[in-house]
Amino acid sequence: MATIKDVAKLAKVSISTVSLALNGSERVSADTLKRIQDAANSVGYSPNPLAQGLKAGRSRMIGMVLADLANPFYSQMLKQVENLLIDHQYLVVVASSRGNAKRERAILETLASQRVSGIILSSHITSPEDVAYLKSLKIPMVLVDHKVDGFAADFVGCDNRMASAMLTERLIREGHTRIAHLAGVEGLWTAEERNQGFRATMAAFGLEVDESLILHGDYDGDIGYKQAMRMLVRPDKPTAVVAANNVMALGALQAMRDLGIKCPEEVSLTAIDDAPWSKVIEPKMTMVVQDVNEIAEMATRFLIDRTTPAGADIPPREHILVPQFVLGQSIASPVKAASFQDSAP
Amino acid sequence: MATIKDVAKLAKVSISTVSLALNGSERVSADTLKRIQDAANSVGYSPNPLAQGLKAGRSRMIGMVLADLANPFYSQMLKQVENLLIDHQYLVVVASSRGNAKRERAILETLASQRVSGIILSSHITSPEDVAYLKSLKIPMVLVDHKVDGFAADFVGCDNRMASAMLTERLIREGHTRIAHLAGVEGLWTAEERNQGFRATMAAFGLEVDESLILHGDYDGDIGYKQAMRMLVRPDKPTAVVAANNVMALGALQAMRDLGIKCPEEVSLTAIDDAPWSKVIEPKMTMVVQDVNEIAEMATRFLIDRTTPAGADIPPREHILVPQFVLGQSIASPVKAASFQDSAP
DNA sequence: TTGTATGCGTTATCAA
DNA sequence: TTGATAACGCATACAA
Repeated sequence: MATIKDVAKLAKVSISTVSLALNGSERVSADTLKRIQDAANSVGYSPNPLAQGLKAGRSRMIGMVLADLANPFYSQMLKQVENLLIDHQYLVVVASSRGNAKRERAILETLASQRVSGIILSSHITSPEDVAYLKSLKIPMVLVDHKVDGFAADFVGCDNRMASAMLTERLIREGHTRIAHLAGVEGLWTAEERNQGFRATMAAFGLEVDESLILHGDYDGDIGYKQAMRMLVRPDKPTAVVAANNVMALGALQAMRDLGIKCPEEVSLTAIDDAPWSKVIEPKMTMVVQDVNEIAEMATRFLIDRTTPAGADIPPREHILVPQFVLGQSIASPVKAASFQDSAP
Repeated sequence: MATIKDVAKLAKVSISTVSLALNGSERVSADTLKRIQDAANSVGYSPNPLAQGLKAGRSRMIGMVLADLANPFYSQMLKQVENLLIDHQYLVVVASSRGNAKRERAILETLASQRVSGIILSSHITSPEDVAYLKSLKIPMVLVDHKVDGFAADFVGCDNRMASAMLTERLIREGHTRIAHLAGVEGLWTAEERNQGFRATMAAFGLEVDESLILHGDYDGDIGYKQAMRMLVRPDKPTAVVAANNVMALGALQAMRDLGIKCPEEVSLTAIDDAPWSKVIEPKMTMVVQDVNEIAEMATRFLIDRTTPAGADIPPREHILVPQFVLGQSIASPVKAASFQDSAP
C-alpha cells in the first residue's frame, strides 16, 4: 500500500507538504497541490487509518453494543445506523453483550482501547461499579432503548411505561381482569418500566395483579415459550398476556399453538415492538410499535454532534418516542373465551 | 490511558523489557516479570491496538460485508460469527453493501486500508474488473452464501441448485405444472444457481418453463410482494411458486393475503431459507433450510486458519451444505386448487 | 509556500 | 537478561 512517502517522492515535495495539501490547507500553491494530487492518484494513495488514529488518539470507528444481534429490532437498528454512519466515513464495530453486564463491560473496555470515536449502547448494566465505569469513559456515547439509572447520557428510546400501559388498558377495556405479563429481565430498565406501566394501569382500574402471572424472560424466544407455557397450563390461566417484546410474544404464540389454545378466542396476546413478520403471522399481533428507524436516526445524530469539537459541552439530550398502537386480531373479549370454553366438548 | 512507558517507569525497566515480558518472552527474569506485571496491573495498562496495528501492518479486526443487515439469515450469521470471533480476540466491523457492487468495492477498499485481519464476504460482485480487484486483495477472505465466478477463495454455502430443485420436484410430484419462480437478482451467483436448479428440474420432468413466470427480485420483501402481485393477478396465474428466499416468500404471502388468494388451496408457496418467524406464520412454510450457524462456524474456522502464518498456503477450501427439506402446510395439489375454484361462487 | 523534526505506542533489532 | 534505538505512517509545531 502506498504511503505518504511515496506520494512525496513522486511529487518531489516533503511529506509534510503532502499532508498539508491532502488535508486541504490553504497554504499550498495551486501548482504543487495539483502535482501532489496527481501523484497520490497515480500511486493509489490513501492514508493509513491506523497511523491517523494513533496520531489523533481516536479512530474513525463507532462501536455499537447490543444485547442480541439477531433480534429484528436491533438488527434493523444496526442496519440503519450503519447506513447513516458510513456516509460520515465512520465504520461500525458491532459487538453483542448477550445481555450480560460483565461481557458488556469487557466490550466497552475493548472499544475504549480501540479509541473509537463514539459508542451507541443498549446497556444492561446495573451495578454501581459498572455505572461508575460508564461515567469514567471519556468517549461520546448514546444510550438506545435502555437507560442506565444514575448515568446522565444522551438517550433515545420510547416511553416504555406508556407502551405497556397502552396494551394493558386496551385489554382491560376489552373486559379482561386476569392479565399476565411476560416481562423482561428483572432490574433491566426497559423491563422495569414496562412492568411499572402494566402495574400502574392495572391499579388505575382497581385490578389486582397476580404476582404469579408476572414471569420474567430475557427478551428471547425460547424463554418466552417456556414462561408462556408455564402460565398457560395452569387451570387458572390468564385470559390475556402482555408480552414485553416481540420475540417473547412469538414464543408465547408458539406455546399456544402447541397446547391447542386458540388465540384470541381463549387467550388474548399483545406485544411491544414490531417485527418484519408481524403482518403474516396468524393472528396478526396487536401491539405497540416503536419507530426503530427514528431511534437509529436520532441516536446517530446525537452521537455525531458529540464527536464535534463542541460536542463535549452539549448537555445530555433525550429523545423519547411515543409508541404507536397497532390493532391486530390477537385480542378478543374474555366473554368470547368463556363461551368458547362452554361450547367445548 | 496508560502506555508502555508508564509501566516501564513504574517497574524501573526499559520499555523494550516491558514489551518482551508482556509478550511472553522466555528471556526475562522471573523477578522482573513479576515487577512488570504488577506495574501493568496497577496502572491498568493495556496495549494500544492502533499502535500494534500500525507496527504489525494489520489490526485485530475482521470485516463482515453483507447485503442486508436486517435480513434474518444474515443477522443470525453475523450474530454467530461475532460470537465466535470475540473469543479469538477479534472485533467485527460490519458493513452493508446493499447488494451493490460499487458500494461493496468501496467497503472492501476501506477495510483493506484499515488492515483488517480478514474478511467474511457475501459478494455481489460480477464484473471482471471487480473480480480482478478481489483477487488483488492480499487479505484472508472467506466467501459466504454467494460465490464469485473466477475467484478461487474459501467458500461456505449451500448447494443452491439442489435447494430449488428439491422444492421444484416436490411441487411437480404434487401435480403442479404451472410453477413460477420468484428469483433473485440476475447475474448473482446464488440467484442463478437457484434458477438453474428450478429449470433443470422442470426440464427433467418434461415441463416447459413459462419465462413470464420467472420474476427477479433483490431478496427483499417489498420486491417479493410486487413481483408476486404481478404474477398473481394474471388470469393464467401459476398454481405454485418457488421463492428464492424467505423474505421474498413473505412478501408473496402478503400479496396473496391482500388479494384474498388462499394458500395453499389456490396457490402453493415454497421458499429457500428458514426464518425465525417461520413456525408461526400461517400457513407454515414448506421450505428448504440452510443451517446458518454451520455456515458461520465453518466460515469463521476457514478465516481463522488463514490468519495463521501458514494460512496463505492453504489451497482454497469449500464447505457446501446440503439443504434440508421442511414440510409445512403451504403446498397442496393443484387438484384441490381446481376444486376450490369450482366451488367458488 | 515548503521543509525539518518530533511524537503518537508498539515491536524488534542489535548491543551491551 | 536488559536497554537504546529505529521504524511503522501520519500530523503538526516550528524553521526556513
